[in-house]
Formats: sequence, structure tokens, C-alpha cells
Amino acid sequence: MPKDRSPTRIQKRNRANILEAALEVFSQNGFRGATVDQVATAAGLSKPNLLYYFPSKEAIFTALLSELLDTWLDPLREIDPTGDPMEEILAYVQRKLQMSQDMPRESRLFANEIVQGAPRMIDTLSTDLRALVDDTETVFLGWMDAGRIARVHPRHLLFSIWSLTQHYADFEVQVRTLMTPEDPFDGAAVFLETLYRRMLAPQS
Amino acid sequence: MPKDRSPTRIQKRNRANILEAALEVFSQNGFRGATVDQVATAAGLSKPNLLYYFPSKEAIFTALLSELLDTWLDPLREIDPTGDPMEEILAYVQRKLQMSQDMPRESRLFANEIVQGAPRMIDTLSTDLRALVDDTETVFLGWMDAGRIARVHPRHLLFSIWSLTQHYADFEVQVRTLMTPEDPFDGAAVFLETLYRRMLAPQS
DNA sequence: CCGACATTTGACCAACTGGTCAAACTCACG
DNA sequence: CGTGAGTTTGACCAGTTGGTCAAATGTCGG
Repeated sequence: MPKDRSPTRIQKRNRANILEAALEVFSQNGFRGATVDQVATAAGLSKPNLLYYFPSKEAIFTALLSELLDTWLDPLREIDPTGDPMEEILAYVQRKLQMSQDMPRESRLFANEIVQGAPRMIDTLSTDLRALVDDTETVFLGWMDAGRIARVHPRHLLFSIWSLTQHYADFEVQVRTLMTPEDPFDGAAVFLETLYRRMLAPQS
Repeated sequence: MPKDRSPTRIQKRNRANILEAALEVFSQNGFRGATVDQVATAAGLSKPNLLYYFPSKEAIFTALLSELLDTWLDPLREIDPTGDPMEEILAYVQRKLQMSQDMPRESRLFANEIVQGAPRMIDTLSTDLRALVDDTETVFLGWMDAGRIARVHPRHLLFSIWSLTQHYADFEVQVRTLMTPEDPFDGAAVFLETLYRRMLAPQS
């Protein structure tokens, strides 16, 4: 394992290559389904060489998870409590959908982990994510109290956005199989905008 | 492997035990994450004994998948094209939600498989499921043409139902972590009814 | 209670996998 | 250049895993 001085040129390059390779391999096969050798090969390294940079398979995986989680939650943090409620939510939906399209591997990595009980994420979920969700709930409730969007259960609203947008990445094989030759993402953008406009339109 | 005469009492019992055990184990750990020994133990058998009933791990898994797929798609087949459109769709949503609550292992089994590219289901998806989805699309389009529900993309409508309902099973850990002490399924039933009522209400 | 067939098991194997280690090699820098 | 730290590798190991097999045991109709 490299000393923890300032990383050399080679260290930076290899660490980046490894994490990119790990994303590719882990998102396709899950943690147990992937082998260290696969990651090493995908990163252009030998197995012992890979293990010179990370002490274990587990370490690669957790490093990957924690590096990606921030990026993954960015769209949520971008919601502006002072903006127009409907437009803020619609914009959030589109950002999430765009992420599913551009970063399907990241989406599947998390999906894989959570479906299997999120053994390595449960702590983060119940602290950091929980706090972020609490904040968002407050914002949503404020908007509903002001009558600017319809009153629905704020957490289920948030879950519905995650569910609907990530579905197009996580279940891409199924979606594509059942939609060919049409492109799923084009229709999804329109569909989701309609859905949330109608559900959240202030009730007269 | 037992001869393919009519199965004996013991064969029936053991096959059933094995498939139940396989559902438990595979849905928790995925195909590669599960071991034959785990399945055998969960079924109350020794490993060689298990392999007397199924020729391989792969065979157990595919047997399980094909046995469950029918059950899994039953709620879709129950949609009555001659019924009231809004009520039919709402009832379908509630059936699917109920299945997520009662059969989360089945949901996760499929989720696991599809997230990883559905290598063992792609054929079924592109033939049987495709046909069923085509039929459903026709029914939805008929209802929309008659002006009885709002016009939206019928396939995305179907995907949205799958996505929203199965989310509560597949991502249960996350949902529960972020909702405790509230029970997710109670709120979900209300939320989803509201959502689809508003989205599908005929536009004046 | 016998014989044939069904079921179960312990011992075993080969392939795979995560990880180690000492030796070899490469690179930056004086 | 040369030297010491950083990097890479081949050989190796122990544990796990899917699967086999012959022998032992159980079951059931006659």
C-alpha cells in the first residue's frame, strides 16, 4: 500500500483507473459477483498490483460507494426552497432522469447494494441521507402549507421520484426490451412531467 | 436425479422445500452470492442430496424463475378490458402493491436478476412478457381513445406502476430506514391512489 | 420379510478466489 | 549515472464452491 504522503502521478492515475474499473465491474455483477481479477484487468493492472493500491476487495467497494454517493445526491441538494415549487420539483425530476441516462452504472451499483439489504450503506442511509430527506420533507411541507402544490405525503413523493427515474437505469434491460425500437428516455421525460404536473397541481 | 415417472411423496416434498429455500437464499444474496450449501441447509438437506433433485445450481435458479414468473404477472392478466378504466387501473396498482408487501422475496429475486442484465430471463422478456405488454397497451389505448382516462404513453404508464409498487419491496431497507417508525405500505396505498386518480382523470 | 428402487451421505476433486510475499523492476532526483 | 523509494510481478497459499461417486440406508409393493 502506498504511503500516505502526497500521491504521486502514478498513484493518481492508477487509483482513478481502479475506481472507474470497479464501477464498471461491480455495477454489472454486484459485489460478490465480481472478482478482484476482473477489476484489475479492467483497470489494466495485475491483481497483486491492484492490491498494492487498495488493501482488499471490500476496501475498493466502500471507497467507490462513498465517492459516488455525494454525486448521486447532488440533484436533491440543488432544490431551491425559495424557487417556484412546481418548477423546482419538475427540474429535480428531469435532473434525476438525466442522471439515470448518463450514469446508469452508478444507479445500478446502488440498486444492487440496496436490494441486498445495503449492508455497507445502512449507516450512511440512517444518518446523512436521513438528514437530507428530513430537510427536503420540510421544504415540501412548506410548499404544501402555502397551497402552492397539492398536499401529498412528502416522503412518498420523494420516493416516487427516485423510483420512477432510477427505474429507467436499473431495469434498463427490461425497459429497452419492451420498448424497442422506441427510445425510453425521450418518452419518459414527457411522461414524468405530465405525471407530476397533474398530481401536484394545486387543488381548487 | 429422480426418474421422471410420477413423483413420489418424498420427491414432491423435497422439491417444494428446495424451491422455497432457494427463493429465500437467492433473493437475499443474488445468484452468485448464494451457495448451493446455503440452499441445501435452508431446505434441510445435504448438498449432494439437493443435487439429487436438481442437476445444478443454475437449474434450481431457472426452475425458480419460471415457476414464479406466472404468479408475478397474474395481477396484470386480471385487468378487465370491459371494466371501468380508472377502477381497473387503481385495482391493479393495489394488487401490485399488495404483492410487494406479501411477496418481497419474489420481487427482489426478479429485481436482482434484471439489474444485472437478466441473462437468464431475456428470452422470456422479449417473447411472453412482450406479448402481454402489447395486449395491455391495446387496452389502455382503447380507454384513452374513448376519453375515459387521460392520454399518456401507455407503456410508461405500465412501467410507472411496476416501478412505484415494486420499489417498496426492492428498496425496502432504504424506505424503512427513511420512514421509521411509520409503516411505508399504509401511506403508499393512499399516495398511489391519489397519484393515479389525478394523472389519469379525463381532461376536460 | 424380501427385493428393487428411491433416497441420503461422506469422502473427494478441480476450479476459482481473495490475499500474501519476496524479488525484480522503474522512476525521480541529486 | 546511482541510489533509494515507489511500483510491478510471478509464484504461491488457504479457504470456498460447484459438482461427482460409490456405498449406505430407507421405502414400498408384493
